[in-house]
Amino acid sequence: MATSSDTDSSNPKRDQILKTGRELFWKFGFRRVTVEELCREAGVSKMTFYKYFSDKMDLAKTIMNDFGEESIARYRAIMDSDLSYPEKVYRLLRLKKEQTEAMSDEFFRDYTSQADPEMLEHVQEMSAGVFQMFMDDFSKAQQEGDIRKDVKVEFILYFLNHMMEMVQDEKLLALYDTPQDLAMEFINFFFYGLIERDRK
Amino acid sequence: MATSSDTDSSNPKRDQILKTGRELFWKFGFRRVTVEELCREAGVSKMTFYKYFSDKMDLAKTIMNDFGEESIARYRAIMDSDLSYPEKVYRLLRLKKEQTEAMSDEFFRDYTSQADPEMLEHVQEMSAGVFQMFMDDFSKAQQEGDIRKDVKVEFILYFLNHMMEMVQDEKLLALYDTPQDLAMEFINFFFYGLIERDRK
DNA sequence: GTAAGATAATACATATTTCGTACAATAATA
DNA sequence: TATTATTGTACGAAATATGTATTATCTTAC
Repeated sequence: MATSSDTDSSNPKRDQILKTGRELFWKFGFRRVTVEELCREAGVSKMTFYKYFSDKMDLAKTIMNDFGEESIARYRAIMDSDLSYPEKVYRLLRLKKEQTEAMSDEFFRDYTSQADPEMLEHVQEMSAGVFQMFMDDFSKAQQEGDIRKDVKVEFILYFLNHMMEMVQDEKLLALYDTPQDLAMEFINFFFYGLIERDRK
Repeated sequence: MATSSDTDSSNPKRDQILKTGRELFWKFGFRRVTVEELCREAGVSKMTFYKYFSDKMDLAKTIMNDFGEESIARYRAIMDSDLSYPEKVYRLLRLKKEQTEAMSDEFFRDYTSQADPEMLEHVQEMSAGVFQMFMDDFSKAQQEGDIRKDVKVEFILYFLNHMMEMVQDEKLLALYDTPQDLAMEFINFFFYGLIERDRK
């Protein structure tokens, strides 16, 4: 797993390439962005690019990796905090929204279709890791009485995954004065249908 | 000006190509989209594509042209309606927002950098036409007392062009509970700072 | 059913783009 | 000043896109 992200000795040029790569890949996907264009946007010569990254895919791997690690860190930061469980879930939602907005489907699709098997495996390992963390946190929350004992974890995952889509559903939105109202409706539903009854 | 938009005999395949072209060009710009990919997405063979359009640029021209004509038609529909002047301006704003959201900068940049001079001229003529219409409508509104006599048309144009950016300004947004509040603030400012005093 | 026209699938030669590297010139740095 | 990092340009090789030709398949009106 020798991607260029291992050595993070802050390097302005390399950082600039990473930053530009994120922006362009996020926006247009992997295959639609050329190395030349990326260098132009980053204000960096092609030689410098190939100095820090072996090729375009290497950059993509680094970006994916950084993104994954950052996501995990932020997830852990929320779950390990002293916040109430409802507040934690709320922040997870915001985190998810922020991230799915940032990362384009395009990039992920291009990436998974062109990355080598080794790296795909790594991404899947990270995903599996997050899933396991979520499961553990969920069990803990059940044991501590934050969540009803008879709720399936799959249901929660499904609900979280779809909540952001639902709150953007046109027909639903039409029923509320503002998008915020609908979001609030969902969050209330989520908690007051879920939280242990004898809790405040 | 023999683009393929002249003959609009409804043709499902051709329409499908136009629709897909709009989607992909809007999203990724002109040069990032290939004919092959476009055909794939439209569910159409390459032969069919080249039957209806001489090449990719021809499709882009048609899309641009349709977009321009549709914009002009919608502008006229608003201005020629019996709505109050404030209501007209409000609808123009919404129209502008809708359209700038739909049309990506990418497409416009790619287009203007690669389209032939003849077509560029055509786009500019359309723009000029809209500008002239706006000027005429503005004069009319001044004569009819909807707008103060001492306001420069350039100011209005500038203000309208920047209003949508301003209502999305982070720092401004931070001052209001909801984005809607800020938008309302702007619209109120626009009208009550502009409308003839002796009008209701 | 069948003939005619439209569309798809495939293959292909050509043109264009992109990639990755080499090398000389320039800027930054210690 | 010596050294290192970076740029700009050029370039061949590889990959990709273009536009056309051909043949097969699908529609549909008769």
